[in-house]
Amino acid sequence: MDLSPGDRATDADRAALADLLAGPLLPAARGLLGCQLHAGGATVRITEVEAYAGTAGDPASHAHRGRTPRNAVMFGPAGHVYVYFTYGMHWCMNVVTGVEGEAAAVLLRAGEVVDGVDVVRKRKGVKVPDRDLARGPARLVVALGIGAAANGTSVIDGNGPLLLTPPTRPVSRSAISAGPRVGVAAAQDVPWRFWITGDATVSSYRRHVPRRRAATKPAE
DNA sequence: GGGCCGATCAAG
DNA sequence: TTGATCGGCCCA
Repeated sequence: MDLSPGDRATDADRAALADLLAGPLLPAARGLLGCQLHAGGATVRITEVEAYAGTAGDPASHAHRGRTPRNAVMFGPAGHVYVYFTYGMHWCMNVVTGVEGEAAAVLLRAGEVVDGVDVVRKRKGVKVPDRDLARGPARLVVALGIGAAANGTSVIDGNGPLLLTPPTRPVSRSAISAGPRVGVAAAQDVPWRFWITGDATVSSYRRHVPRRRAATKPAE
């Protein structure tokens, strides 16, 4: 009775999403808002993303210094997932966009769990408010029950652990806000973080704070 | 081989 | 506000 992930998307859905993700970075990023991601028995509606321009002069991108074993997936085809480990404990996920070799990608920063709340809660613990279940990039990954094994798989073809489907209700351009990316040291003036205005599941903005070596730092 | 810092989160 | 915790990447 359960639909396999691949059965939830029509061919038209797949074509439209493939088109969106293969296109220019910023429209792809905005277009991902409101889309639904199915995995691990849960469905998350994407509410917040960040765009990274790959090698094309974006110093904040993991691909900025060129291809390495870690970021290799970013250089591959659009619609595949780049999953990386950070801070010694967290996994985050990106959807690759644009043309092969460009290494552009969209970080999924937050979402609303619209199905499988009980399953997610089992993974996360009981005390977590609904709105926080996928609020923040690392928590979103946990909510979907994915990890390193998802790296390099497609969110479109239905063969991997993740499946992306279009918004049930389109998100209009006027309902989208933009601002600086969270926690990135470089290019703080680039407003490539996009979110659905007013949505409760959008993660809170934190500016990048440089590490302090000494106990006290000169005032600035 | 050493050291630094990171697309984070949760507790105090 | 701060600590946890470790892999990637730069530099020596």
